[in-house]
Amino acid sequence: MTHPGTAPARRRPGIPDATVARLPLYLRALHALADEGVTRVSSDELAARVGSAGSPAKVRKDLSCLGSYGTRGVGYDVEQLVASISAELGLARRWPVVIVGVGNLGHALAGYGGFASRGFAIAALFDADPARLGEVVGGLPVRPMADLPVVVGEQGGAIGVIATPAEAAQDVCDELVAAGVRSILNFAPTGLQVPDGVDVRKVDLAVELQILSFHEHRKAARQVVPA
Amino acid sequence: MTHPGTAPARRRPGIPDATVARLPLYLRALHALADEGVTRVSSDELAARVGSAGSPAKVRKDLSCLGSYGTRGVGYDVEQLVASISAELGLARRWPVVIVGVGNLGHALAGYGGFASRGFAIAALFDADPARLGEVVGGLPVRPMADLPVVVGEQGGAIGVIATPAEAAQDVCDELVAAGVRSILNFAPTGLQVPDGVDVRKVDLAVELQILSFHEHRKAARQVVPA
DNA sequence: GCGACTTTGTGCGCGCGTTCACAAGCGCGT
DNA sequence: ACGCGCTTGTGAACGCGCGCACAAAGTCGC
Repeated sequence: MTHPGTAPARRRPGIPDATVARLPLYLRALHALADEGVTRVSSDELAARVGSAGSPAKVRKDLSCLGSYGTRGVGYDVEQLVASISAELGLARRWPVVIVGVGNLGHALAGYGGFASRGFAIAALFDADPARLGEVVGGLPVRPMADLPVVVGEQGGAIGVIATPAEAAQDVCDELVAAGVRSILNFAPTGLQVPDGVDVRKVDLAVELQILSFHEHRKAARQVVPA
Repeated sequence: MTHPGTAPARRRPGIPDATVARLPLYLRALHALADEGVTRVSSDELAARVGSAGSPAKVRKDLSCLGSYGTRGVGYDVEQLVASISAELGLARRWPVVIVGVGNLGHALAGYGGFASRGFAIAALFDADPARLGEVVGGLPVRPMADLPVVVGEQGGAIGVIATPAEAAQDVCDELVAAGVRSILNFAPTGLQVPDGVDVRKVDLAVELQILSFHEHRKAARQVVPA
Protein backbone atom coordinates (compact mmCIF):
# COMPACT_ATOMS: atom_id res chain seq x y z
CA MET A 1 0.00 0.00 0.00
CA THR A 2 1.70 3.13 -1.14
CA HIS A 3 0.64 6.44 0.21
CA PRO A 4 -2.10 8.11 -1.77
CA GLY A 5 -1.88 11.47 -3.40
CA THR A 6 -1.17 13.62 -0.38
CA ALA A 7 2.38 14.55 0.38
CA PRO A 8 3.70 12.38 3.20
CA ALA A 9 5.57 15.27 4.75
CA ARG A 10 4.05 14.72 8.16
CA ARG A 11 4.53 11.17 9.18
CA ARG A 12 2.67 10.21 12.31
CA PRO A 13 4.36 7.93 14.78
CA GLY A 14 1.11 6.06 14.65
CA ILE A 15 -0.94 6.79 17.75
CA PRO A 16 -4.47 7.89 16.85
CA ASP A 17 -5.88 10.85 18.75
CA ALA A 18 -8.79 8.78 19.94
CA THR A 19 -6.37 6.37 21.54
CA VAL A 20 -4.38 9.14 23.16
CA ALA A 21 -7.58 10.45 24.68
CA ARG A 22 -8.25 7.06 26.24
CA LEU A 23 -4.79 6.32 27.58
CA PRO A 24 -5.28 8.55 30.62
CA LEU A 25 -8.47 6.66 31.44
CA TYR A 26 -6.63 3.37 31.32
CA LEU A 27 -3.90 4.83 33.44
CA ARG A 28 -6.41 5.96 36.02
CA ALA A 29 -8.04 2.57 36.17
CA LEU A 30 -4.68 0.84 36.38
CA HIS A 31 -3.59 2.98 39.30
CA ALA A 32 -6.79 2.08 41.07
CA LEU A 33 -6.14 -1.60 40.39
CA ALA A 34 -2.60 -1.33 41.63
CA ASP A 35 -3.85 0.25 44.84
CA GLU A 36 -6.10 -2.75 45.29
CA GLY A 37 -3.11 -5.03 44.98
CA VAL A 38 -4.12 -6.43 41.60
CA THR A 39 -1.11 -7.31 39.47
CA ARG A 40 -2.71 -8.66 36.30
CA VAL A 41 -5.71 -7.47 34.32
CA SER A 42 -7.47 -8.61 31.17
CA SER A 43 -8.69 -6.33 28.43
CA ASP A 44 -12.21 -7.29 29.42
CA GLU A 45 -11.78 -6.22 33.00
CA LEU A 46 -9.97 -3.03 32.11
CA ALA A 47 -12.71 -2.08 29.68
CA ALA A 48 -15.30 -2.59 32.39
CA ARG A 49 -13.31 -0.38 34.73
CA VAL A 50 -13.19 2.62 32.46
CA GLY A 51 -16.94 2.44 32.02
CA SER A 52 -18.86 3.36 28.92
CA ALA A 53 -15.79 4.66 27.10
CA GLY A 54 -14.16 1.27 26.70
CA SER A 55 -14.77 -2.00 24.93
CA PRO A 56 -12.39 -4.94 25.17
CA ALA A 57 -11.43 -4.73 21.52
CA LYS A 58 -10.71 -1.04 21.82
CA VAL A 59 -8.54 -1.66 24.86
CA ARG A 60 -6.52 -4.31 23.08
CA LYS A 61 -6.03 -2.22 19.96
CA ASP A 62 -5.11 0.83 21.96
CA LEU A 63 -2.57 -1.03 24.05
CA SER A 64 -1.09 -2.91 21.14
CA CYS A 65 -0.79 0.43 19.46
CA LEU A 66 1.76 1.61 21.96
CA GLY A 67 3.69 -1.63 21.75
CA SER A 68 3.12 -2.77 25.27
CA TYR A 69 3.14 -6.47 25.79
CA GLY A 70 0.37 -8.46 27.29
CA THR A 71 0.62 -12.16 27.88
CA ARG A 72 -1.78 -14.31 25.94
CA GLY A 73 -3.95 -16.43 28.09
CA VAL A 74 -3.22 -14.25 31.11
CA GLY A 75 -3.65 -10.57 30.47
CA TYR A 76 -1.58 -7.48 31.08
CA ASP A 77 0.85 -6.79 33.88
CA VAL A 78 -0.57 -3.81 35.73
CA GLU A 79 2.72 -2.34 36.84
CA GLN A 80 4.31 -2.67 33.42
CA LEU A 81 1.29 -1.15 31.75
CA VAL A 82 1.35 1.82 34.10
CA ALA A 83 4.99 2.37 33.27
CA SER A 84 4.37 2.01 29.56
CA ILE A 85 1.44 4.40 29.40
CA SER A 86 3.12 6.90 31.68
CA ALA A 87 6.14 6.90 29.42
CA GLU A 88 4.02 7.35 26.33
CA LEU A 89 2.13 10.26 27.87
CA GLY A 90 5.39 11.88 28.85
CA LEU A 91 4.67 11.60 32.54
CA ALA A 92 8.20 10.51 33.39
CA ARG A 93 8.77 14.17 33.81
CA ARG A 94 6.60 16.10 36.23
CA TRP A 95 5.12 18.90 34.16
CA PRO A 96 4.85 22.35 35.64
CA VAL A 97 1.44 23.97 35.36
CA VAL A 98 0.75 27.67 35.54
CA ILE A 99 -2.76 28.82 36.37
CA VAL A 100 -3.90 32.21 35.19
CA GLY A 101 -6.96 33.67 36.88
CA VAL A 102 -7.54 33.12 40.55
CA GLY A 103 -11.30 33.49 40.70
CA ASN A 104 -13.72 30.84 41.81
CA LEU A 105 -12.40 28.25 39.44
CA GLY A 106 -8.76 29.18 39.83
CA HIS A 107 -9.07 28.70 43.58
CA ALA A 108 -10.59 25.30 43.10
CA LEU A 109 -7.88 24.26 40.65
CA ALA A 110 -5.11 25.51 42.90
CA GLY A 111 -6.54 23.50 45.76
CA TYR A 112 -7.23 20.38 43.74
CA GLY A 113 -5.04 17.55 44.97
CA GLY A 114 -5.53 15.48 41.83
CA PHE A 115 -2.87 17.33 39.91
CA ALA A 116 0.05 16.45 42.14
CA SER A 117 -0.89 12.79 42.23
CA ARG A 118 -1.22 12.51 38.46
CA GLY A 119 2.09 13.87 37.29
CA PHE A 120 1.69 17.63 37.48
CA ALA A 121 2.97 20.35 39.75
CA ILE A 122 1.40 23.76 40.02
CA ALA A 123 4.33 26.05 39.43
CA ALA A 124 2.66 29.41 39.94
CA LEU A 125 -0.61 31.34 40.02
CA PHE A 126 -1.19 34.55 38.13
CA ASP A 127 -3.85 37.21 38.08
CA ALA A 128 -4.22 40.53 36.36
CA ASP A 129 -6.05 42.08 39.31
CA PRO A 130 -3.51 43.97 41.47
CA ALA A 131 -5.78 43.56 44.49
CA ARG A 132 -5.19 39.82 44.34
CA LEU A 133 -1.41 39.92 44.15
CA GLY A 134 0.39 38.34 47.06
CA GLU A 135 -2.69 36.50 48.22
CA VAL A 136 -1.76 32.93 49.07
CA VAL A 137 -3.91 30.24 47.49
CA GLY A 138 -3.20 26.58 47.96
CA GLY A 139 0.19 27.38 49.40
CA LEU A 140 1.28 29.55 46.48
CA PRO A 141 1.28 33.34 46.19
CA VAL A 142 -0.62 35.04 43.39
CA ARG A 143 1.89 36.71 41.11
CA PRO A 144 1.57 39.46 38.53
CA MET A 145 1.32 38.61 34.86
CA ALA A 146 4.66 40.24 34.27
CA ASP A 147 6.32 37.34 36.08
CA LEU A 148 4.92 34.82 33.63
CA PRO A 149 7.84 34.65 31.19
CA VAL A 150 10.23 34.35 34.11
CA VAL A 151 8.43 31.40 35.62
CA VAL A 152 8.00 29.61 32.33
CA GLY A 153 11.66 30.17 31.58
CA GLU A 154 12.74 28.84 34.95
CA GLN A 155 10.67 25.72 34.50
CA GLY A 156 11.83 25.19 30.95
CA GLY A 157 8.31 25.26 29.57
CA ALA A 158 4.95 24.71 31.16
CA ILE A 159 1.33 23.88 30.57
CA GLY A 160 -0.93 26.91 30.85
CA VAL A 161 -4.37 26.86 32.40
CA ILE A 162 -6.72 29.73 31.65
CA ALA A 163 -9.31 30.26 34.36
CA THR A 164 -10.21 33.85 33.62
CA PRO A 165 -13.44 35.41 32.41
CA ALA A 166 -14.08 35.04 28.69
CA GLU A 167 -13.18 38.66 27.94
CA ALA A 168 -9.61 38.26 29.17
CA ALA A 169 -8.99 34.79 27.77
CA GLN A 170 -7.55 35.72 24.38
CA ASP A 171 -5.14 38.26 25.85
CA VAL A 172 -4.00 35.81 28.48
CA CYS A 173 -3.61 33.18 25.81
CA ASP A 174 -1.41 35.48 23.77
CA GLU A 175 0.74 36.20 26.81
CA LEU A 176 1.10 32.51 27.54
CA VAL A 177 2.17 31.80 23.99
CA ALA A 178 4.58 34.70 24.06
CA ALA A 179 6.08 33.33 27.25
CA GLY A 180 6.77 30.02 25.53
CA VAL A 181 3.78 27.94 26.57
CA ARG A 182 2.73 25.54 23.83
CA SER A 183 -0.02 23.60 25.60
CA ILE A 184 -3.05 25.33 27.02
CA LEU A 185 -6.10 24.15 28.89
CA ASN A 186 -8.86 26.72 28.52
CA PHE A 187 -11.75 26.94 30.96
CA ALA A 188 -12.99 30.28 29.67
CA PRO A 189 -16.14 30.02 27.57
CA THR A 190 -14.65 31.35 24.38
CA GLY A 191 -12.72 30.12 21.39
CA LEU A 192 -9.01 30.89 21.23
CA GLN A 193 -6.83 31.76 18.27
CA VAL A 194 -3.35 30.33 18.56
CA PRO A 195 -0.44 29.96 16.14
CA ASP A 196 0.59 26.61 14.75
CA GLY A 197 2.43 24.40 17.16
CA VAL A 198 0.30 25.37 20.12
CA ASP A 199 -2.29 22.93 21.41
CA VAL A 200 -5.45 24.08 23.08
CA ARG A 201 -7.95 21.91 24.86
CA LYS A 202 -11.12 23.50 26.10
CA VAL A 203 -13.38 22.66 28.97
CA ASP A 204 -16.65 24.53 29.06
CA LEU A 205 -19.00 23.55 31.83
CA ALA A 206 -22.03 25.21 30.27
CA VAL A 207 -21.37 23.45 26.96
CA GLU A 208 -21.34 20.10 28.70
CA LEU A 209 -24.61 20.90 30.41
CA GLN A 210 -26.16 21.98 27.13
CA ILE A 211 -25.21 18.71 25.51
CA LEU A 212 -26.86 16.90 28.39
CA SER A 213 -29.82 19.23 28.03
CA PHE A 214 -30.21 18.17 24.41
CA HIS A 215 -30.42 14.52 25.33
CA GLU A 216 -32.70 15.22 28.26
CA HIS A 217 -34.92 17.23 25.96
CA ARG A 218 -35.02 14.40 23.47
CA LYS A 219 -35.81 11.88 26.16
CA ALA A 220 -38.69 14.02 27.38
CA ALA A 221 -40.01 14.44 23.83
CA ARG A 222 -39.87 10.71 23.30
CA GLN A 223 -42.03 10.14 26.35
CA VAL A 224 -44.76 12.39 24.98
CA VAL A 225 -44.65 10.89 21.50
CA PRO A 226 -43.51 7.31 21.88
CA ALA A 227 -42.43 5.33 18.88
CA MET B 1 -35.77 18.39 -1.89
CA THR B 2 -36.39 20.09 -5.17
CA HIS B 3 -39.39 21.99 -3.92
CA PRO B 4 -38.61 25.67 -3.80
CA GLY B 5 -40.38 28.32 -1.82
CA THR B 6 -41.57 27.69 1.70
CA ALA B 7 -41.17 23.95 1.77
CA PRO B 8 -40.14 23.26 5.35
CA ALA B 9 -37.19 20.98 5.84
CA ARG B 10 -38.39 18.68 8.58
CA ARG B 11 -35.73 18.03 11.12
CA ARG B 12 -35.51 14.37 11.68
CA PRO B 13 -34.50 12.80 14.95
CA GLY B 14 -31.15 12.06 13.37
CA ILE B 15 -28.79 14.74 14.57
CA PRO B 16 -25.22 13.42 14.70
CA ASP B 17 -23.51 13.56 18.05
CA ALA B 18 -20.66 15.54 16.59
CA THR B 19 -23.12 18.21 15.51
CA VAL B 20 -24.84 18.26 18.89
CA ALA B 21 -21.47 18.81 20.51
CA ARG B 22 -20.88 21.84 18.31
CA LEU B 23 -24.27 23.49 18.63
CA PRO B 24 -23.44 24.97 22.05
CA LEU B 25 -20.31 26.50 20.56
CA TYR B 26 -22.31 28.13 17.80
CA LEU B 27 -24.81 29.34 20.35
CA ARG B 28 -22.07 30.89 22.41
CA ALA B 29 -20.59 32.67 19.44
CA LEU B 30 -24.02 33.85 18.33
CA HIS B 31 -24.79 35.33 21.71
CA ALA B 32 -21.52 37.20 21.56
CA LEU B 33 -22.41 38.48 18.10
CA ALA B 34 -25.84 39.56 19.25
CA ASP B 35 -24.27 41.47 22.11
CA GLU B 36 -22.17 43.30 19.56
CA GLY B 37 -25.29 44.27 17.69
CA VAL B 38 -24.61 42.03 14.72
CA THR B 39 -27.79 40.74 13.14
CA ARG B 40 -26.51 38.64 10.26
CA VAL B 41 -23.61 36.23 10.06
CA SER B 42 -22.13 34.03 7.35
CA SER B 43 -20.99 30.48 7.83
CA ASP B 44 -17.47 31.68 7.21
CA GLU B 45 -17.58 34.24 9.95
CA LEU B 46 -19.27 31.93 12.40
CA ALA B 47 -16.68 29.26 11.77
CA ALA B 48 -13.93 31.74 12.48
CA ARG B 49 -15.61 32.72 15.74
CA VAL B 50 -15.74 29.25 17.18
CA GLY B 51 -12.05 28.82 16.50
CA SER B 52 -10.33 25.62 15.59
CA ALA B 53 -13.46 23.52 16.05
CA GLY B 54 -15.27 24.95 13.06
CA SER B 55 -14.97 25.06 9.30
CA PRO B 56 -17.48 26.86 7.08
CA ALA B 57 -18.70 23.61 5.51
CA LYS B 58 -19.18 22.05 8.90
CA VAL B 59 -21.16 25.04 10.09
CA ARG B 60 -23.45 24.90 7.08
CA LYS B 61 -24.02 21.21 7.36
CA ASP B 62 -24.65 21.42 11.08
CA LEU B 63 -27.14 24.23 10.72
CA SER B 64 -28.92 22.70 7.77
CA CYS B 65 -29.15 19.59 9.85
CA LEU B 66 -31.45 21.24 12.32
CA GLY B 67 -33.54 22.77 9.57
CA SER B 68 -32.83 26.39 10.30
CA TYR B 69 -32.78 28.61 7.30
CA GLY B 70 -30.11 30.95 6.20
CA THR B 71 -30.57 33.29 3.27
CA ARG B 72 -28.45 32.60 0.26
CA GLY B 73 -26.23 35.43 -0.67
CA VAL B 74 -26.62 36.97 2.77
CA GLY B 75 -26.06 34.56 5.61
CA TYR B 76 -27.95 33.60 8.74
CA ASP B 77 -30.12 35.73 10.93
CA VAL B 78 -28.42 35.78 14.32
CA GLU B 79 -31.55 36.08 16.40
CA GLN B 80 -33.38 33.38 14.53
CA LEU B 81 -30.42 31.07 14.78
CA VAL B 82 -30.14 31.61 18.50
CA ALA B 83 -33.81 30.73 18.88
CA SER B 84 -33.48 27.69 16.65
CA ILE B 85 -30.43 26.26 18.39
CA SER B 86 -31.83 27.03 21.82
CA ALA B 87 -34.99 25.17 20.94
CA GLU B 88 -33.08 22.22 19.61
CA LEU B 89 -30.95 22.00 22.73
CA GLY B 90 -34.04 22.15 24.90
CA LEU B 91 -33.07 25.46 26.42
CA ALA B 92 -36.57 26.89 26.15
CA ARG B 93 -36.95 25.44 29.57
CA ARG B 94 -34.52 26.46 32.28
CA TRP B 95 -33.08 23.20 33.53
CA PRO B 96 -32.55 22.75 37.24
CA VAL B 97 -29.09 21.55 38.26
CA VAL B 98 -28.24 19.83 41.50
CA ILE B 99 -24.65 19.82 42.64
CA VAL B 100 -23.44 17.05 44.90
CA GLY B 101 -20.23 17.65 46.80
CA VAL B 102 -19.39 21.08 48.11
CA GLY B 103 -15.64 20.87 48.22
CA ASN B 104 -13.24 23.05 46.30
CA LEU B 105 -14.83 22.35 42.97
CA GLY B 106 -18.40 22.40 44.25
CA HIS B 107 -17.83 25.85 45.67
CA ALA B 108 -16.51 27.07 42.38
CA LEU B 109 -19.42 25.60 40.45
CA ALA B 110 -21.98 27.04 42.86
CA GLY B 111 -20.42 30.45 42.42
CA TYR B 112 -20.01 30.23 38.67
CA GLY B 113 -22.22 32.79 37.01
CA GLY B 114 -22.04 31.11 33.62
CA PHE B 115 -24.77 28.63 34.45
CA ALA B 116 -27.55 31.11 35.03
CA SER B 117 -26.77 33.00 31.85
CA ARG B 118 -26.72 29.88 29.70
CA GLY B 119 -30.06 28.32 30.53
CA PHE B 120 -29.47 26.58 33.83
CA ALA B 121 -30.46 27.23 37.43
CA ILE B 122 -28.73 25.69 40.38
CA ALA B 123 -31.59 24.16 42.28
CA ALA B 124 -29.75 22.83 45.31
CA LEU B 125 -26.43 21.80 46.80
CA PHE B 126 -25.84 18.53 48.60
CA ASP B 127 -23.08 17.05 50.67
CA ALA B 128 -22.69 13.89 52.66
CA ASP B 129 -20.60 15.57 55.34
CA PRO B 130 -22.88 16.60 58.24
CA ALA B 131 -20.43 19.32 59.21
CA ARG B 132 -21.19 21.09 55.95
CA LEU B 133 -24.97 21.05 56.21
CA GLY B 134 -26.61 24.41 56.43
CA GLU B 135 -23.53 26.21 55.21
CA VAL B 136 -24.56 28.77 52.62
CA VAL B 137 -22.64 28.68 49.33
CA GLY B 138 -23.46 30.95 46.46
CA GLY B 139 -26.72 31.92 48.10
CA LEU B 140 -27.91 28.35 48.60
CA PRO B 141 -27.78 26.21 51.73
CA VAL B 142 -26.03 22.86 51.68
CA ARG B 143 -28.61 20.14 52.18
CA PRO B 144 -28.34 16.52 53.24
CA MET B 145 -28.39 13.77 50.65
CA ALA B 146 -31.69 12.59 52.02
CA ASP B 147 -33.35 15.66 50.53
CA LEU B 148 -32.22 14.77 47.02
CA PRO B 149 -35.31 12.85 45.89
CA VAL B 150 -37.52 15.63 47.26
CA VAL B 151 -35.74 18.34 45.31
CA VAL B 152 -35.62 16.37 42.09
CA GLY B 153 -39.30 15.58 42.48
CA GLU B 154 -40.20 19.22 43.09
CA GLN B 155 -38.31 20.30 40.01
CA GLY B 156 -39.73 17.55 37.87
CA GLY B 157 -36.30 16.18 36.99
CA ALA B 158 -32.87 17.70 37.05
CA ILE B 159 -29.33 17.46 35.77
CA GLY B 160 -26.95 16.09 38.37
CA VAL B 161 -23.41 17.31 38.86
CA ILE B 162 -21.00 15.12 40.79
CA ALA B 163 -18.21 17.09 42.41
CA THR B 164 -17.20 14.62 45.09
CA PRO B 165 -13.99 12.65 45.59
CA ALA B 166 -13.65 9.60 43.37
CA GLU B 167 -14.44 7.18 46.17
CA ALA B 168 -17.92 8.60 46.71
CA ALA B 169 -18.79 9.15 43.07
CA GLN B 170 -20.43 5.81 42.29
CA ASP B 171 -22.61 5.91 45.38
CA VAL B 172 -23.68 9.46 44.66
CA CYS B 173 -24.35 8.50 41.09
CA ASP B 174 -26.61 5.67 42.22
CA GLU B 175 -28.49 8.02 44.50
CA LEU B 176 -28.97 10.53 41.71
CA VAL B 177 -30.32 7.86 39.40
CA ALA B 178 -32.59 6.54 42.13
CA ALA B 179 -33.92 10.06 42.64
CA GLY B 180 -34.86 10.26 38.96
CA VAL B 181 -31.89 12.09 37.48
CA ARG B 182 -31.15 10.89 33.96
CA SER B 183 -28.36 13.26 32.96
CA ILE B 184 -25.16 13.49 34.94
CA LEU B 185 -22.04 15.57 34.64
CA ASN B 186 -19.21 13.85 36.45
CA PHE B 187 -16.16 15.73 37.67
CA ALA B 188 -14.87 12.90 39.82
CA PRO B 189 -11.89 11.09 38.32
CA THR B 190 -13.56 7.73 37.97
CA GLY B 191 -15.75 5.84 35.56
CA LEU B 192 -19.41 5.47 36.44
CA GLN B 193 -21.76 2.56 35.87
CA VAL B 194 -25.28 3.67 35.03
CA PRO B 195 -28.37 1.89 33.71
CA ASP B 196 -29.64 2.41 30.19
CA GLY B 197 -31.38 5.68 29.60
CA VAL B 198 -29.00 7.66 31.78
CA ASP B 199 -26.43 9.88 30.12
CA VAL B 200 -23.10 10.63 31.71
CA ARG B 201 -20.58 13.16 30.55
CA LYS B 202 -17.29 13.29 32.32
CA VAL B 203 -14.86 16.11 32.85
CA ASP B 204 -11.51 15.13 34.27
CA LEU B 205 -9.00 17.88 34.63
CA ALA B 206 -6.04 15.56 35.05
CA VAL B 207 -7.01 13.63 31.93
CA GLU B 208 -7.05 16.81 29.91
CA LEU B 209 -3.63 17.73 31.22
CA GLN B 210 -2.29 14.30 30.41
CA ILE B 211 -3.49 14.58 26.83
CA LEU B 212 -1.69 17.90 26.60
CA SER B 213 1.30 16.27 28.20
CA PHE B 214 1.39 13.68 25.45
CA HIS B 215 1.52 16.30 22.75
CA GLU B 216 4.04 18.38 24.63
CA HIS B 217 6.14 15.27 25.04
CA ARG B 218 5.92 14.58 21.34
CA LYS B 219 6.82 18.13 20.45
CA ALA B 220 9.89 17.93 22.65
CA ALA B 221 10.90 14.63 21.08
CA ARG B 222 10.52 16.08 17.62
CA GLN B 223 12.92 18.86 18.46
CA VAL B 224 15.59 16.39 19.44
CA VAL B 225 15.06 14.15 16.44
CA PRO B 226 13.75 16.29 13.61
CA ALA B 227 12.27 14.73 10.51
C1' DG C 1 -34.95 44.67 -15.51
C1' DC C 2 -30.96 42.05 -15.94
C1' DG C 3 -26.48 40.28 -15.09
C1' DA C 4 -23.06 39.19 -11.82
C1' DC C 5 -21.61 38.29 -7.30
C1' DT C 6 -22.29 36.23 -2.87
C1' DT C 7 -23.56 32.63 0.12
C1' DT C 8 -26.28 28.68 1.30
C1' DG C 9 -27.43 23.83 0.81
C1' DT C 10 -25.89 19.26 -0.40
C1' DG C 11 -24.21 15.04 -2.98
C1' DC C 12 -19.97 12.49 -3.14
C1' DG C 13 -15.58 10.49 -1.98
C1' DC C 14 -12.22 9.65 1.49
C1' DG C 15 -10.05 8.61 5.72
C1' DC C 16 -10.44 7.45 10.57
C1' DG C 17 -12.17 4.83 14.18
C1' DT C 18 -14.88 1.09 15.90
C1' DT C 19 -16.37 -3.58 15.84
C1' DC C 20 -16.33 -8.33 14.52
C1' DA C 21 -14.17 -12.51 14.12
C1' DC C 22 -10.40 -15.50 14.14
C1' DA C 23 -5.71 -17.18 14.33
C1' DA C 24 -1.60 -17.32 17.25
C1' DG C 25 0.37 -17.93 21.70
C1' DC C 26 0.74 -19.07 26.57
C1' DG C 27 -0.29 -21.46 30.92
C1' DC C 28 -2.26 -25.18 33.29
C1' DG C 29 -4.10 -29.56 34.39
C1' DT C 30 -3.57 -34.20 33.66
C1' DA D 1 4.56 -34.23 27.40
C1' DC D 2 0.43 -32.88 25.41
C1' DG D 3 -3.88 -31.07 24.51
C1' DC D 4 -7.38 -27.69 26.25
C1' DG D 5 -9.06 -23.32 27.30
C1' DC D 6 -8.12 -18.67 27.97
C1' DT D 7 -6.57 -14.13 26.23
C1' DT D 8 -4.05 -11.32 23.23
C1' DG D 9 -3.10 -9.38 18.76
C1' DT D 10 -4.75 -8.16 14.25
C1' DG D 11 -6.84 -8.28 9.52
C1' DA D 12 -11.08 -6.82 7.32
C1' DA D 13 -15.63 -4.76 6.94
C1' DC D 14 -18.71 -1.34 8.43
C1' DG D 15 -20.27 3.22 9.53
C1' DC D 16 -19.67 7.96 10.65
C1' DG D 17 -18.06 12.31 10.01
C1' DC D 18 -15.33 15.63 7.37
C1' DG D 19 -13.98 18.37 3.37
C1' DC D 20 -14.57 19.43 -1.42
C1' DA D 21 -16.91 21.22 -5.07
C1' DC D 22 -20.85 22.65 -7.39
C1' DA D 23 -25.72 23.86 -8.22
C1' DA D 24 -29.56 26.63 -6.47
C1' DA D 25 -31.08 30.93 -4.86
C1' DG D 26 -31.28 35.46 -3.52
C1' DT D 27 -29.33 40.24 -3.46
C1' DC D 28 -26.95 44.24 -5.17
C1' DG D 29 -25.38 47.36 -8.82
C1' DC D 30 -26.25 49.48 -13.04
